[in-house]
Amino acid sequence: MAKHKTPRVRQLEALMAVINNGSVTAAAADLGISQPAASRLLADLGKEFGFQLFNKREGQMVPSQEVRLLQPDIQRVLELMRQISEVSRDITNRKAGHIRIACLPGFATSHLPDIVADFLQDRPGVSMTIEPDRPERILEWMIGEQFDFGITDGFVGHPAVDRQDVQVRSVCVFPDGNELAEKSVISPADLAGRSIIHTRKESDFYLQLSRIFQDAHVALNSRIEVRQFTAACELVCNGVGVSVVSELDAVKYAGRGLSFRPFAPSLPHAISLVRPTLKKPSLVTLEFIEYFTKSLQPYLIAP
Amino acid sequence: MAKHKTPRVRQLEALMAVINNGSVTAAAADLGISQPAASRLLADLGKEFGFQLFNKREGQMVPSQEVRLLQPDIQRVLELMRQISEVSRDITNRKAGHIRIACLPGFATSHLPDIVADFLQDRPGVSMTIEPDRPERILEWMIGEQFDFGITDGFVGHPAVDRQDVQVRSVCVFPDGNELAEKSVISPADLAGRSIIHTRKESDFYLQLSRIFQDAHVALNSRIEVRQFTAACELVCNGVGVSVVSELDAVKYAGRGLSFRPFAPSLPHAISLVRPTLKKPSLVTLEFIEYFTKSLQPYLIAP
DNA sequence: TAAATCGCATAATACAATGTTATAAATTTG
DNA sequence: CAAATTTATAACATTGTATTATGCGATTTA
Repeated sequence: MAKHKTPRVRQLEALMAVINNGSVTAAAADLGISQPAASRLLADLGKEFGFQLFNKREGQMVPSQEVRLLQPDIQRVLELMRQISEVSRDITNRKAGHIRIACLPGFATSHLPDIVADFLQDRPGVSMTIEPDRPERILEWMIGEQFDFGITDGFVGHPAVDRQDVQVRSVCVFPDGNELAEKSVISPADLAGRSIIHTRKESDFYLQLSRIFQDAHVALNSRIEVRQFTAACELVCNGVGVSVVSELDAVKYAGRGLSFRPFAPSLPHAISLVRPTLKKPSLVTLEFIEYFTKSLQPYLIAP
Repeated sequence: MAKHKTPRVRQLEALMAVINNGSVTAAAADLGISQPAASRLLADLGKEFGFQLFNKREGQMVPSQEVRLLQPDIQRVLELMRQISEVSRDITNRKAGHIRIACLPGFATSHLPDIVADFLQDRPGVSMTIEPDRPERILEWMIGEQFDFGITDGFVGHPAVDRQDVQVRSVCVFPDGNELAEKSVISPADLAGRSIIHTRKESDFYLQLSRIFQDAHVALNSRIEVRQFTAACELVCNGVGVSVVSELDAVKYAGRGLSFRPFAPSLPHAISLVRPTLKKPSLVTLEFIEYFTKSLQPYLIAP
């Protein structure tokens, strides 16, 4: 069997340069090398190919028919090579890559989109997958390494998953114009008798909330049970009642028919930021996680 | 501006080899080089790219997300490089290329297609353009170097066109079963009184034919005037008359309702095989011309 | 036509890329 | 933990890619 010696890219570059410039001298200048260097690249390539590359005609180097046959392929190779180095450069500049994020449905519609939009602003090469689902599913995905980053809550821990917990402040939300706006801080007593919209009774957040009301000897007037803070906010906007939600969601609705005030005693909304332990994260992923964590800072309960 | 240092193909080959084989050692074996050599190619590439290429995991080299992003492009580059060297090899083996042929309409439908089919049989990489037209147009095309090879007649010569003239035997064609079949050679006298189908009265071939009849003191009973020998043959098949045509065309119709016998005195059908003088022909073109010329041998008047 | 000019090819040579073997370091496996 | 396997590093040979100097052939110019 004959040796499959592929030509070198440099030779192909020289070839295309001559085709485009019409002379070896001009091609050499174009490539930024000396004329003999180009001359030799061509001589070598011609020898390896086994046929004439150019026909001299009235001072012009005219590509032979054989070369013309190969020209499209050669052009594509050079383009691809250029693209590869370009993309690799973008990657190191954290400007390209793909990040797969799994999150709770609430996040997919409130805080996360804003942050993602900001992040992608000056990273045109970066793409993302955002997949909202239940916490158990998110855990599975992390273990299976199908996602790079997860935002969940009520997380119990797993050896294959790195976690970082943050505690977001909770606030009391009420319709614009409600007399609660006169208070600077809202306590359970202030909500006595009011219709309260809250998360699922099994949720950790609701358990904490009801305990606080219990400790304050105030009856929790449960009106509507929702799955997400955003749904609660929507309902509050519609005047159905008041609620205690994560400040992250509250700020999104402020100015859209809803006001909020701090809620005391402190009721932390615990979020876990998770990552597959074994999977080495890409540079963009790390950068995004850092970016996202920073975006949460203003809403965190000081440790 | 940053340096546009494209990676080297060898590095990309090593990268793909590791991806495909799961280990550097196996990749090195695959590439037919030592393990340290492969190791270094990867180290260099990683340094040039500026990011981790692989993550070790339970003995397996798992490509990083960044690499996966580049992988399709890299694969295409390597495929194209392989293809380029393959095609170049085919070219030197005269197994690839493109040939543009201009010919008289008669040739496009009779002798040429058979030869072309044979020629292309074991040259899958070769493609052809066959353009039939009038002799003047063929001359133009040769001068303009828009075609590689031409088959024409009544050619007057031109400095920019190489010619090679051949003289094909002419034969008398008549319908199967005609009593002319009893003769082994046909002369003008045998055709006295018969309807004769012939080419245009201005054509060189007709002029020769009528001169022969004149010299033999036989009246040429002109019945139908056609432009091509093939048309004459068709008419003969239909019993409209007899004709004197190039043997090339006669053999195509033999067994399709028509027989033929040599015609005497000798009436050469002069064909010119032409080529642009200045244009350097490709290797396949030269080979085809030789192939075609050889195919005419059995029909030529011995010189 | 001789000389000058232009463009390409070749020669001698420097340095970087790419391969080799030998060997150390790290990791997986029994 | 030791043995085996795999990867990384070091020292060095070979080849590829550039350099400058120079020769050769074709077209231009005097």
